[in-house]
Amino acid sequence: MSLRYALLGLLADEAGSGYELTKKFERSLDRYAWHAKHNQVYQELNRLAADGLAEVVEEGARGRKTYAITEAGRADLRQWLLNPPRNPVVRNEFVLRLFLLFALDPKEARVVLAEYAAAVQRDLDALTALVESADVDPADGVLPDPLAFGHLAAGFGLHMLPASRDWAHWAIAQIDNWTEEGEEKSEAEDGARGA
Amino acid sequence: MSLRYALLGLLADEAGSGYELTKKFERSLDRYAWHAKHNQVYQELNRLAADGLAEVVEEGARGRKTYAITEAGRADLRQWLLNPPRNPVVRNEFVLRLFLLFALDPKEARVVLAEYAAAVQRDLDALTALVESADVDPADGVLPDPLAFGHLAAGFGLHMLPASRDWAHWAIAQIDNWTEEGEEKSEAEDGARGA
DNA sequence: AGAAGCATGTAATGAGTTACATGATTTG
DNA sequence: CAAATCATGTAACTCATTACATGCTTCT
Repeated sequence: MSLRYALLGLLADEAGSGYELTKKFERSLDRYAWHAKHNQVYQELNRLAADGLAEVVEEGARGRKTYAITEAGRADLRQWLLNPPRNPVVRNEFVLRLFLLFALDPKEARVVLAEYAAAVQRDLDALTALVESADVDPADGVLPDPLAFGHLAAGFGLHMLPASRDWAHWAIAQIDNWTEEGEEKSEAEDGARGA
Repeated sequence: MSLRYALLGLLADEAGSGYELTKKFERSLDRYAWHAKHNQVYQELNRLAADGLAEVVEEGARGRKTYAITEAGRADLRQWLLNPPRNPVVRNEFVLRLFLLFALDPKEARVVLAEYAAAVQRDLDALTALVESADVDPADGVLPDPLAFGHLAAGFGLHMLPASRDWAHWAIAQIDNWTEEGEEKSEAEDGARGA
């Protein structure tokens, strides 16, 4: 049911067509919260309309339909937000890969971790630039609504990305520390190799 | 295919029966990395055996079968670890809910965030206790293998949980700051209420 | 002997992916 | 007018969940 609520959430922010919602999904939810493809979005929008949680408010060129959330939809979304499922589904291929690194030898694991840290840093730089470009000076009294869609999510990224980068660096240090212990000798035989 | 690699990873750590692997899955991967139910585990083990990536090495009481990873399985796992899928799947009902909080009014969102922060803190306390009880003094020279299964994962939790707790507190502060701006008056009318 | 938990599975359904299909509009 | 991108969908398949089913072993 999560896809359903993800879409209701996007619709609660503003009405949109399947195409627009798919794009918004990719920009806002796809990376950290929920993943879905365009055809799944279209199908779920049909179901939401059939169940009275959303409705078509406009039909445009080449079959374009704009959906809006209904009162029933808002109520349903609100209930879901207030009553969390007790065993939320978590699937993360990134993290899975990182957790299974022990199956590689230390050198290989080190490379994977370094690449991961670099990718996270790139994401963080991009997000920082995005936030700065959109920011309102907090000193001028006209604070942006902190619940505005995207604001909490951006803050989430700004908190979590440095933590996962730091974890990767910590893991690399653990490995380096340990391999030195085990084989003090092999220091010289192997020059630096960039990734 | 992620479930397949999750199981190969667990088997790379040590051989086990479907039941044992299910339990290990729940303890180690379920919360942050990948989620699966027992029947899916059994089915995937059958497929792994059919594909020659795992093999039954022991049959015990009441149909119990112990599986071990094969060389082909190790090679397959290694390839997956070294060649990440470019668009890893991420699904997280927790995060989804948090991203959609804007659909609640500030007071309700605040409560959800406070409960979330408290739950994260409980997880962190439990993990800290677990790590301390299992820890070897790093000063005595006998460092544990940093790639030992669970070590990297535990470190991940120790890095990420504080960050997500801090994010929740930041989000609450944002909301408080903003609602004060908007309605300086309502300060007195509402006493403290514990969650 | 009965209850709790061990241990493995099947069947039906629902959610998600991949591949395919189609046509309109905008941009160069 | 050709290419890119907008825009929506269907069909077949695989992955995942829910509900059901079965029998063993250990503990009380």
